[in-house]
Amino acid sequence: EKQPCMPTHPQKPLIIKTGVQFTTKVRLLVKLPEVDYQLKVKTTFDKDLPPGVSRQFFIPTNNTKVMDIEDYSNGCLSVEFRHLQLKEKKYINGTKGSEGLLSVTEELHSLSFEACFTLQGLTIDLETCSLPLVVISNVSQLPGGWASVMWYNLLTNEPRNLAFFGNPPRASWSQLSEVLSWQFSTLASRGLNKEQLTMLGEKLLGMFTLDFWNNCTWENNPGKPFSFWMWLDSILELIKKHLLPVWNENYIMGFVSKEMERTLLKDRQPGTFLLRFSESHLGGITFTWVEHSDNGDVKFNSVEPYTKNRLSALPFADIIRDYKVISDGFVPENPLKFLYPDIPKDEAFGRLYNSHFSPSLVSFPSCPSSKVNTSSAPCQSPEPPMTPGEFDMLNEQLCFDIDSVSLGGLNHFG
Amino acid sequence: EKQPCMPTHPQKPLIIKTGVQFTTKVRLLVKLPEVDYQLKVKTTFDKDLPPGVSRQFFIPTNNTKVMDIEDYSNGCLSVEFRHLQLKEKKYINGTKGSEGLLSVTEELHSLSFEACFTLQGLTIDLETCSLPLVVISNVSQLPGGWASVMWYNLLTNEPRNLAFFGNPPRASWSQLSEVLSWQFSTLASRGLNKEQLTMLGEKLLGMFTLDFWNNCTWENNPGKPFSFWMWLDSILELIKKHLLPVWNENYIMGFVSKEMERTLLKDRQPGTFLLRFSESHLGGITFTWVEHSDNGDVKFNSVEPYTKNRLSALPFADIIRDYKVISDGFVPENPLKFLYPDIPKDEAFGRLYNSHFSPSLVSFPSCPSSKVNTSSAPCQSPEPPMTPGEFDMLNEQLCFDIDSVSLGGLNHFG
DNA sequence: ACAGTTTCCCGTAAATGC
DNA sequence: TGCATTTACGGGAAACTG
Repeated sequence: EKQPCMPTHPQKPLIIKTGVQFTTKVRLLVKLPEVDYQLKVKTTFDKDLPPGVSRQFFIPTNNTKVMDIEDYSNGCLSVEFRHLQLKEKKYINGTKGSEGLLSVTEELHSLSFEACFTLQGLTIDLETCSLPLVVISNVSQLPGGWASVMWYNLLTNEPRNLAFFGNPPRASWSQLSEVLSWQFSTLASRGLNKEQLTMLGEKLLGMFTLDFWNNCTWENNPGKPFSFWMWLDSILELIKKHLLPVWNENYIMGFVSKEMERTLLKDRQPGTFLLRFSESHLGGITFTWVEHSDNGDVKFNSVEPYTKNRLSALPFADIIRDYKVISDGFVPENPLKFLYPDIPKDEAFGRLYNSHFSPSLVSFPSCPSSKVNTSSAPCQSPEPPMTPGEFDMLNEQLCFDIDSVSLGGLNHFG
Repeated sequence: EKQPCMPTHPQKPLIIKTGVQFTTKVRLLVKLPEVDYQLKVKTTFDKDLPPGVSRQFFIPTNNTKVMDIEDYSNGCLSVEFRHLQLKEKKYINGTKGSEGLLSVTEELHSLSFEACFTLQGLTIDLETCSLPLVVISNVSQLPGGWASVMWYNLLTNEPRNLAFFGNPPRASWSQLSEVLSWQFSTLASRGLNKEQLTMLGEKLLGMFTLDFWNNCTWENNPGKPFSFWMWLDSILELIKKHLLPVWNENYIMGFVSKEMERTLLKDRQPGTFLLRFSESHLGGITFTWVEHSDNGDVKFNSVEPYTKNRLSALPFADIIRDYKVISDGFVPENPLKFLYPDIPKDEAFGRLYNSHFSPSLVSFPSCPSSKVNTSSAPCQSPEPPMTPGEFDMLNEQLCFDIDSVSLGGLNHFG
């Protein structure tokens, strides 16, 4: 039987969207001497909220269930809650927790589990709770929420510090760069290489106003600002849906700045191009190529970024193959000759072309769906407190273990 | 203040989707001598269902409201119910109304309004109800539901014959053709011309199995059957979103059969092409052109149908302009020369081209959004029982008028 | 197993609230 | 008023159900 992860968003645990069902599971780690009585577990959302939290949620459906012996494992007791849903409790004390200091994606919540049983005349209360959770109401808040989850688990060992974002610690670049790379490695067969990380770091520091840990807004884009995390997520989505083969071949430089781009291209053969993500549009990829004018001047050209809409009409490799400009003579010509530094275009992309003719140009061939390598990503070297490997476990299934040793206490993964 | 139509689907009144809010309004047609007391109106869904209806719905929210003097009109009383929603009442008598004879989109429902007041010591009950309504749970049922609504209002004058589809009458071709054309005219500046209607009629009779009034399934497509109404709606949607300029110019022949297509094209100049909708794919448009081989044989070529995805990446007129095939010589050439019968391509489409260069081919120009003519459509000549003009009224606002003359009786539009 | 029907939920857009 | 957040719902797909 399929066991869905806690939230339905794959790859993004610990984020719950209101009105969307989620699943959770508790397991009793020790075997009880007698299991012939029913052990009820009650799950409560936002049981003990610290002051200053402005929203409180609850689970409107039945939240009590009896533990059962796990069918596949070592016979320990467990219970899985399915089809849980969150609703907001309006007006907790008077009128909302007024402190609008934190954004909703920085507000941390928790899911508590309680069980009570008597063993040899002794009444024992068990209680445990989840790692901090972020509650959102729209997928547009997913990038911010995910940033919070990563930040928390990257920077603290505390099992339940719901006030974490009241004074969030800064991450070192080595910590930050590892999660950045790890995110790419979870969806493709490779993460970020050293050059990409350096360029991304420069972009992060140079182009975004890092006025707060996740409040980095894009400076050059005052009209429609977006945070660094939104921008990064839009790129991850674009890779996942439309650029996997090209990304896996390491053909996307990605995070190069416009200045660096010129430096790299200016001494290259005419027709040398590189691929990078758009800075001004969310989820866009573009290419820049170098040309030499007759008088010897170096010229750089870029295309309008390709977004998911255009890429779903024509795969990116085919766009590169078919791209044409009308030159002074009237014969359209493809200006893209060499992928930086000097790989002939067809040598690089030949295997990635889908139809020999573009489907928008010719009728006969129907376009076969591209074969995508979805083999699971190798983990980066782990680094405390939370490593990518631990995150993988989180992704696989979110389990909250009740440890009978720490009676009434809290414990988390381990 | 904006006054939303009954369902939120624009252009498709009398269809309600479960879980989606709708609005309705009742108006008292006569002025009462004394209006200084509160006149409450209660609205009930599926109040008196005939036997054999398998689903029954109700409005879970507050369904009683006080009438008020209309602000803009002649001072008559009216009340508008907003944010109404439908839920299914499970198991009406025992286990569901077992007769699975009708599909959900053929099952008719109604919304009743009741009011009671005393006038000079006389207690007066008012009651009226809506025209038959179709209740759906997913937009995928919209085409079938809309077909039912059209069929009912086209073929009967009865205000509330909820058993209509137990034995639905057949429509004459003149009746059917008029609603077909009218649907096109509501979204564009023109409906169907005589040739298009004839071709559509032939297609309807020849290509679909007309085993029941709306159960026409596509014969050549056994794998994924779709009804005539789904097919037609997919075309209407495609025109509305992507083909308006081309459609308004009358450049889309549309419903020509493949045989007729060859007959029309074979004696034309090489490079003559025509535009028609796909028969095998929902919401697709394609073009066919004629070529002469060296040995004098006539050859016909068609493209894979363009669907909304590809059309949203590149407007259709630009596709026609930029379409190329790799001929035996390696220079790509556009085989489209003359729009049938003999209009030079650029003469026909020149004004409809958006960017001089295709945005997928060249970087510099950003593609301006196409200017679309959305002027309201002129009505076709009305024909009883329901005319397009009446439908326009329906669209504008669905009103159920309580007529104080027919006490306790039913009446409908008029 | 299967087809008709409903539910689920992402992603965009609009509405709401502060 | 502007921004943050929630609600609405179309559309594709999965789940349900007789």
